[in-house]
Amino acid sequence: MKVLVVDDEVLIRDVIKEYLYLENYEVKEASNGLEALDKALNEDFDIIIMDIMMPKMDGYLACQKIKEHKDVPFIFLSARGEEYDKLIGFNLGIDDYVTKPFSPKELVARIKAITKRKNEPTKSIYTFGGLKIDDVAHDVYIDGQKIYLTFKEYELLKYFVDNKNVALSREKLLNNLWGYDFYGDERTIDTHVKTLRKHLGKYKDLIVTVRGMGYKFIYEEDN
Amino acid sequence: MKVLVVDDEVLIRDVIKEYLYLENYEVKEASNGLEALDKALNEDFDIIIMDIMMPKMDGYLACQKIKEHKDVPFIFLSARGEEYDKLIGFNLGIDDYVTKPFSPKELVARIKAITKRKNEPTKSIYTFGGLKIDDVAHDVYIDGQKIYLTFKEYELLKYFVDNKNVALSREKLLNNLWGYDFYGDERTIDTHVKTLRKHLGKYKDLIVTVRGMGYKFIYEEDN
DNA sequence: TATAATTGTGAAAAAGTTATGAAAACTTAA
DNA sequence: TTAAGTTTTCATAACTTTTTCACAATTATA
Repeated sequence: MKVLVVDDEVLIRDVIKEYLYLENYEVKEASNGLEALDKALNEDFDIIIMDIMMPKMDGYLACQKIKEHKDVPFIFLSARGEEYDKLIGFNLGIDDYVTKPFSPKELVARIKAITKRKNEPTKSIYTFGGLKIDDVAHDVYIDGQKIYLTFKEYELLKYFVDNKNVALSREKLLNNLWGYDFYGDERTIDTHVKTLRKHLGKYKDLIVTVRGMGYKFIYEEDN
Repeated sequence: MKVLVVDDEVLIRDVIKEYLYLENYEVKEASNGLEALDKALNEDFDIIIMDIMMPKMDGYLACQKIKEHKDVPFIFLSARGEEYDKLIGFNLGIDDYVTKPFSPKELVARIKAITKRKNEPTKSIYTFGGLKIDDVAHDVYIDGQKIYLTFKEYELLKYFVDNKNVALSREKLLNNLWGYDFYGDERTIDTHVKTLRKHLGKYKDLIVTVRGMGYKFIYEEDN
């Protein structure tokens, strides 16, 4: 769990930091909106705690800018009263807000409530053009169509994509996928590559033969 | 969603009431602690919003009395500042507190946060097409017809649906459902899957075999 | 171009995994 | 304690995957 704490008062940051450490959160700091924006775009945080009144860039704007790029929950710290309406008016999609002076315990409780709610869906999906791999489900799709791979074929494909653009020798594949105690024929790899390619259909050329060496999964990001 | 609003100032009650109506809450009122106690014991509320300073019986005492009988979340309204410490000191187990003068929007946001949070774990009916699971009652229905599962079968099914579209290894199932100290046969899973499938009748294909790995509950939402 | 080396392929054999039925072991309530 | 129900083990049948292997096709080299 990684938290970004944004406030221009170092004392406030320290208090929050201390309490969050106790709960095993990893804490990063920023002292104004501009700095927060920079950090939030370069790192993934599970939640951002942000003051409103800050030099250089205030909380409203920083939140807005960050939300343009990242879907991260926010808790705002504000001095009091009418500022809440302003927040609501900005329609920033904030998750909670706490008035100063606040109880650190209360803040931590709210952080917990939000981060807990968030954590549920676990998905790990790799995409290479029309080839999609859902590792949690152990499913592979080509152009949205599910294909059925055997266990070894799946393992092989997974190893290839985890090592994309790397030439892998038969020996290396054997050692990593079959284990060091496999004393069978190296050509067994060829057969699996054959069946995997057949299953990949029009994407079979993603696996290229590296003559005298082994095979390689090639994929160029097009960003 | 039913809310009890307790405050001796009718103006305050009216403002809160109005905002809550907009959000489709059902609102009841009380003008002092004694009245609140009476209503809270005779009706079930999803949340109680209560002022501290009131004639006849103050908020602290009323809350205490109500909590003796009902487990209902509270949000306190307080005049300002140091009273928060007093609330904490009373150890009343309140869920939130808002200082006057407050923004009605803020109050509504907090009510929502708490009632939503509360409501999630209560969610106990899971539906997957014609398969329905009532987790509180431990009942399972297929096409409206109740089926009778053994305890282990139910646990297994529940774990599957809690991890839908996730390939689960036998080891993982064993660790999570039987405990880490189970040293029995892994194939015992197969037998339970077999009987569970039999009970699921035409929905037995929701549990698919992931060869070389384990099993998986598949279900695609169709929104 | 001929030759050697390497990879692709289809099919059969071998090995491995899962489904199933039945029995044993265990629990629980009467 | 019995009896009924549940859970676990286990052997075997049914099925799928993995491996081997011979030969065809391709590529590199002299």
